[in-house]
Amino acid sequence: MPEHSHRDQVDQIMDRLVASGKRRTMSRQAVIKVIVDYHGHVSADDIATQVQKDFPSLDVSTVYRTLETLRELGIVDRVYFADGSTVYHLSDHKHHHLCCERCGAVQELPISALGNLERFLLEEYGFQNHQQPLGLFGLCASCRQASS
Amino acid sequence: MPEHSHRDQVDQIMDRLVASGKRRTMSRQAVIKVIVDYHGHVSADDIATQVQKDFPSLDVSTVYRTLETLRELGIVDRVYFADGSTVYHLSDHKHHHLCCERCGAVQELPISALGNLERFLLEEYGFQNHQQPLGLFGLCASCRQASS
DNA sequence: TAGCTCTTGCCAATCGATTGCAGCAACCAC
DNA sequence: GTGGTTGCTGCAATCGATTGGCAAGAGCTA
Repeated sequence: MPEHSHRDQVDQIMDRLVASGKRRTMSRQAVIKVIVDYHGHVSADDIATQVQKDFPSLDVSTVYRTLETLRELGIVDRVYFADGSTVYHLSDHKHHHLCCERCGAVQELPISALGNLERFLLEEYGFQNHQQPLGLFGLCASCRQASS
Repeated sequence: MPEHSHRDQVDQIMDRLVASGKRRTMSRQAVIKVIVDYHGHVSADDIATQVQKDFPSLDVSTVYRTLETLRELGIVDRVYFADGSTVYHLSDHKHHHLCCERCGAVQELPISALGNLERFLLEEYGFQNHQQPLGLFGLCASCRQASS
């Protein structure tokens, strides 16, 4: 994905912040840029490390506060993985994660892919599952072949 | 479930500990009793609070160390829920959890119930999912009816 | 520009979880 | 039993992740 479209996306998000009464700051811009650039999922610490290459004085607490603001506005989601780690990603890029325990690769899975699961839970258990991103752990295709 | 069968189960687990070279102690007995009594899932803090009613001096660190021992022996599983909390339960009672965000009720779901999901991931993505207990969040049947 | 208020950097506090250590207790051998 | 070895435990310190307080600084409006 070309760089300028990322920039556009960052600007769009900044505009949404401003529209909701927040201020346009360098710190927020930098944090959002990292989230957009990674495209997938990042930890708060990943963001801090990355941002501090350009803004060494930017504190982790600012990262957390920005993430909280973005979460309140529904711009990013926080996901707790099944291995205990916590990651963030853009809400409009909602997806499940297939995490390989051996090589660490993370494959994305569209939320819609588990539509059958939603229906099953609703019909059999009356349970309306939230479309919350899941972090599923196991063996990816290549590691599975390599181990067999 | 009658109390004496819980006692039996606690004794069985203690026997397994002893058989693997561990010592038979009151602390471990008490921690195991809580896990068995709850039948479902408990947090480390739940266990500590419960155990300390009988053994006020028993420390959380002992709870964690006991849980770690039980985990090494494959007697209990640790599960990270999608809301970030961590719970433990007996391995022979492995199951998914349907957690209601409104009333807090937790419904159990047999691991086998998601067999289709496993197959789907394997066939479509080549991903071999571990049968890891999931904590799914949403609305339970009664809260869903009440809100409609 | 003045001035209000939100943000931020810095730092301490918190929270869940873990670890080092010294004393105690379980188990084994006699 | 009794003594000795070694594992367990309580306590306090620690660690990583996250949050809160506060004063200085920066963004926005008039």
